Amino acid sequence: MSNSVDQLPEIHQKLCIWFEDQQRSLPWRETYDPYQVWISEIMAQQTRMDTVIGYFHRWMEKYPTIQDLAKAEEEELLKLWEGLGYYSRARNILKTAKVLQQDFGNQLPQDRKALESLPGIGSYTAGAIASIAYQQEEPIIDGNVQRVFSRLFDWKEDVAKSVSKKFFTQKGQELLLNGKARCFNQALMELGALICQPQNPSCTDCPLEVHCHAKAKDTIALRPVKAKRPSTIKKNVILFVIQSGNKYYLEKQAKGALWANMWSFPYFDFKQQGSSLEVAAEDLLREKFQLRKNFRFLSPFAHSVTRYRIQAYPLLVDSFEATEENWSKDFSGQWFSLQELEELSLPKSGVMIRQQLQDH
DNA sequence: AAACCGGGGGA
DNA sequence: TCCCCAGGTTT
Repeated sequence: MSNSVDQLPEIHQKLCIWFEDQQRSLPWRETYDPYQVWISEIMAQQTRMDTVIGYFHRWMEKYPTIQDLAKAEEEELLKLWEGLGYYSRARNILKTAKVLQQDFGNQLPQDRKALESLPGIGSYTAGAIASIAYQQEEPIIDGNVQRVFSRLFDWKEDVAKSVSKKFFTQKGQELLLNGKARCFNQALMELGALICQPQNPSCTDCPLEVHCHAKAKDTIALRPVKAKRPSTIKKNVILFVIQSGNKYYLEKQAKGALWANMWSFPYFDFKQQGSSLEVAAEDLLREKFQLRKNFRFLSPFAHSVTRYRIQAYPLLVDSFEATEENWSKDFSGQWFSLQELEELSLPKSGVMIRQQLQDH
């Protein structure tokens, strides 16, 4: 190593020392195998670390290598992913595994541009793999780094603007020195996660407190600057759990729909004005399935997806005498027994309902 | 109940 | 550059 630690800039040095001491113990930090780093980074998107850990262990047990992964069935992968959400992440992992097998000798490339060409790997994940797995001096900018830098340098521009990304990238690059990218980049993100949190950061525990411009100017609470988000949209949804014998009816959702590409019990928006839930349900059953059957209410539940706040009202539609032979064109989906449902990867709404059917 | 968090990808 | 994707946590 050409640079001894005490020649590195103070910020870099303090941060790396803090990280070595304070980092959370995580399974992929044992060996920093590129395959493990990749999977952990994808899982960690939109997901808390303590949730990721269990999924990560199950994943590596089932698919220890990229070769094993490339051979997997998509449905099998999705089942392992059930509950993590954003299921296109799992689909993209499989696509990338196949590309790696075809074109990269079952190895993740080291080159940032090559990494970015792979499905599901954008600039952040490419930088993470390059720096954390391969020790390349590539800066990475995620939400944590945006927040830490916005405060450290008291950056006043909206973090979404390109001038901000340029600034963060430049700072990230300047602070990276010989062979320490793995430690430094992780330290920045870990600091954001453990100390420099969005609300009420623990500045007294921060190794960079004396360097922090926002701290000095008392603008911590104002950083990072972000545009106001569009407000959320409330939705009421009726889900029909149509039962025939021991089978239940589900439909594979179209691209662009709620729970896109996933199996779901058929659902419909219901506008609360005017009609009661019961009347709305009767109307919908008749209109959509030519059904006039008795139903009973299952337990409603709340569900959030992106900007939607959904109140879900599942209804069990009993005694429907459809069979695989006689169901009408209104039934373009498939019928599953409870056991078959357990094998299926369902989005959160489906898991909530399946649980109720199992307990029933 | 409302506000916030957040990468990838395509328009 | 902006907006969507199809969840979850914090206040």
